[in-house]
Amino acid sequence: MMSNTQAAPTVFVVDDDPSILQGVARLLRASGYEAFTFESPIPLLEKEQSPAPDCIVMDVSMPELNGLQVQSAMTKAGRNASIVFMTGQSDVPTSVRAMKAGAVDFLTKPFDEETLLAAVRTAIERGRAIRTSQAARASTQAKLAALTKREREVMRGVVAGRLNKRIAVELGIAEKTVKVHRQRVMEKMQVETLADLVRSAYESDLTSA
Amino acid sequence: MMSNTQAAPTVFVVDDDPSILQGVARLLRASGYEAFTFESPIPLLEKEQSPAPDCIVMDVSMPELNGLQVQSAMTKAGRNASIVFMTGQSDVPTSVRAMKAGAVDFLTKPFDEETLLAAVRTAIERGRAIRTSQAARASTQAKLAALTKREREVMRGVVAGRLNKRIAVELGIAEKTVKVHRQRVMEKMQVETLADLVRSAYESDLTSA
DNA sequence: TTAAAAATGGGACCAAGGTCCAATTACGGG
DNA sequence: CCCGTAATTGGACCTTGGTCCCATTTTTAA
Repeated sequence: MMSNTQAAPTVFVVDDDPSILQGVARLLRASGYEAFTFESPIPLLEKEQSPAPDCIVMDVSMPELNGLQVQSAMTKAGRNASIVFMTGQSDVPTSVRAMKAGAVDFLTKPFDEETLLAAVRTAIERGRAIRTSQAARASTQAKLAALTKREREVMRGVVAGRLNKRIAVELGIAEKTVKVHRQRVMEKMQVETLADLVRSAYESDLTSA
Repeated sequence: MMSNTQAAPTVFVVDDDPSILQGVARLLRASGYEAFTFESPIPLLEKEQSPAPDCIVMDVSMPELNGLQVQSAMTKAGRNASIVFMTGQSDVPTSVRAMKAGAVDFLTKPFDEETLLAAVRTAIERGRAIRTSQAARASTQAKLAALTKREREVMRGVVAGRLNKRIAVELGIAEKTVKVHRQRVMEKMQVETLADLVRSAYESDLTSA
């Protein structure tokens, strides 16, 4: 599970200036990345592309939509990409806003190639890590949603470490019934051991919910 | 446990310009914070003050040591404070570096009062959250350190959800012995249930270590 | 070298969780 | 009114973990 041929990381390059766009793309390809170029950010916001990039390298100031707007739009859409901004003449407030919104880096032109590559490397690492844990959480959430109300109540008790007996009292049902629910919870959550169930619950939000 | 009289949050204000220093401090006090003023960052770096602040509001450019240096020094010393930077004439690279290093905000003068207060509020929230989880982790780590090597090995197996029987085989010892170690682990980790033990292990690094 | 700590194990026994059989009740749609 | 799903419960039985009392060997630190 989760093993593939470790394909080259995908990077989207977005800049309204064709020369920079191509230049950056060329550099990235030479460094072993799969680079896609966009002269406008609009296509990025339309629908879900199947291949979400591992990183986006984007100019801040673009005619139709500036980089920050693209960033916030993607965030709002739940598509959280690792973004490295590039900018010609920039101001501090803009860079701060970008960083607060989760940008990986904010490079002021001119910057040397190694600086860009380092930022991209960081972005890819972060992006992959986030996407991985996010996928795990989504998976757990989906399983959790498949539980019936009663099963969720029982699971809460189990994860809290309470004995079947006590859970039964708290829910006003027989201990036997708790056992049945408990077993079904294990099945539906696709875990073999209690330890795994606790981990699952922990990486979602059952504890607080 | 963990209930106190929710004292006023403590804020350290650091600026070599006395007028700004006092002005900011006055504003913070008027907003209900406990503000301490520092004309030099040096005292902040000496030894561990008992009362770590909930937030530090600091100028970037100061004669002896600039704000970023103070930030990195504190980080290196393990004293991770929530820092809000202020700056007169600033450049983008500096702000980006500060944000990447974990600053909560980076305000360019002049800024209005509400902006500063909002940043401080955010910083305090973040600082408290971080310090809380950090304290929990440290506590768990300490307990973990009190385990013997064998106990740690057994704990690893238990947390991984393996049966005593199997743990015994893997360690080449009798199941009875595993039980003994397991019991001692529960005592030393100060948990009552397996669920709690798994949580403890999870919030430290036993899983990977 | 000697005392303390750690690791090892045996036997007995109980309680809790897991499993396999089966069945009844309640509810919302067709 | 019938059907499927969810919720409920019983009984028998086994496995596993937890607990008590006990003892030996090895390691470690004073």
